[in-house]
Amino acid sequence: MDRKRCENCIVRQFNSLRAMSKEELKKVSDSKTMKTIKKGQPLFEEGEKLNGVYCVRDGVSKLSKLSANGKDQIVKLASKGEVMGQRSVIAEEHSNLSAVAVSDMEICFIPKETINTSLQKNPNFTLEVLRHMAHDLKEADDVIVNMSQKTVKQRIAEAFLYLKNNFGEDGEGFLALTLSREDIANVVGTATESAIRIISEFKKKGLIHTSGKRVGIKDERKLRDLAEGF
Amino acid sequence: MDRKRCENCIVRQFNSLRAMSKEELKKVSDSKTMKTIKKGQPLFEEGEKLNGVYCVRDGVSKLSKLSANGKDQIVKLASKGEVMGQRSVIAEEHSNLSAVAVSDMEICFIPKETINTSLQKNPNFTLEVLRHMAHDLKEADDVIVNMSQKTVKQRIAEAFLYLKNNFGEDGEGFLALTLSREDIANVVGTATESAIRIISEFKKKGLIHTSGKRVGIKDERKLRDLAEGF
DNA sequence: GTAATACTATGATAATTATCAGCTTTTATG
DNA sequence: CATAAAAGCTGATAATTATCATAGTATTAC
Repeated sequence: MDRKRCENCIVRQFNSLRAMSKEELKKVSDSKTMKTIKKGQPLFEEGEKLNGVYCVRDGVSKLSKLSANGKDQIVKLASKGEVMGQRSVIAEEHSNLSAVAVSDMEICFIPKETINTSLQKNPNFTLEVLRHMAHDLKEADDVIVNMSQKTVKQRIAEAFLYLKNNFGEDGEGFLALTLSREDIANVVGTATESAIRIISEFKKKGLIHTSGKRVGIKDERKLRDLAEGF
Repeated sequence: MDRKRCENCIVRQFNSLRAMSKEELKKVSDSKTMKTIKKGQPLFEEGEKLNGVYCVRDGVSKLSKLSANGKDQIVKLASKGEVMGQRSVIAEEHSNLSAVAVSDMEICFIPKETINTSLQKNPNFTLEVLRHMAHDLKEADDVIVNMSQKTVKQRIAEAFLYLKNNFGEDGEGFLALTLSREDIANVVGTATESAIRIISEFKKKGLIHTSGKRVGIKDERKLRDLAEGF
């Protein structure tokens, strides 16, 4: 079995492509191109016109937006199974986000023509994409509330919990996805120094342990309480 | 011509309903119920299960979410032509937001069965809803960046510009939509006192003029520069 | 292996924002 | 129209966060 064919790809189970028919998947598979992206390399830039969507087979990408003050705000981390760029393709707009690999990645690029054909012909697929986007929108609402109502300390605690829940831990009890301090700061929307300071504080209080840039969660309960505001 | 029929409703031009066929619109019109909502009254609450969507014929509603610290965060202001609750209906989830009228409103309630039927049968409609949601998602991304990267002063300046652009001014040069100071604070995610203080400062600097709770923009250029960080 | 470079860390200080308290004005209600 | 209630305003102060400076530490490239 050719695992490089979309029909056989496990990753597909996690995204809207599962609503496609066998024939559609074959078309997708024939039109797609696979790429490997090294950590730190860009997939696409803010303002760029996307000619298709990117499906993540492996690795993680950060989706960020440059703010007026020159700082990047990371809006989302996309990992295995997630599709990037669909918003721009659907709305026929330039991308509002940049995508950069935060770990080595394997991705499939699917040209927009293939996607658009299915969007027009397969209502199930369209509905599935719509449901996904509805979910993303809800998550975005939650992020807005967190960003505007929680302190930096709470947001960092939450970020660590998020990383554990979504990417898990390695054999040594560290978070499987290691972000630079700067990236962590850009996720929670604060200055890098402030993030570092709070991470040091968490370490002193025994909430986390660190080794180099790696971070592990030590006291999940307390971290959660902190994130919730107790 | 019966203006209360969806087929003849002008408002429809602004939302996804324009992708519906004549027959579909008739069904919508037959199944819908019209309501008037007084300023301050709720349309629906966070956590409530929505049995349909709300189409705004007139007036404005705030969509907000209660944060852990007991403050409301206003995520969106919905006015003429906008549809509320579609996210919940599509994802078949309870609402993540509360809706409260900030001015007297006229709305139409469309039961979810009617919407779902069209979603399954009319790909054009589904695609149109999808495009709308893609747009909302982009706006949400922008809000996230603003919330996390801009100062309260910048966010308040931006809020006033937003209010002018989206709701216009009355005959006397005040913003047509008057929000309480508390609501303004909840839009930009700050303490009410902080919002009031900054509004006073804007007034002193000649950027705005006020009369009671009404606010008018005096120097749009400077306000814009401030919002952009100059 | 070592120099160059990027990342992490911490202190000192300034700026921003929240909180609490008290007061004034506006709005709603009988 | 009087009075209660709600909303708006301001000062003092505390807490949070950003900024600048500087030094240590890890990574990378030659």
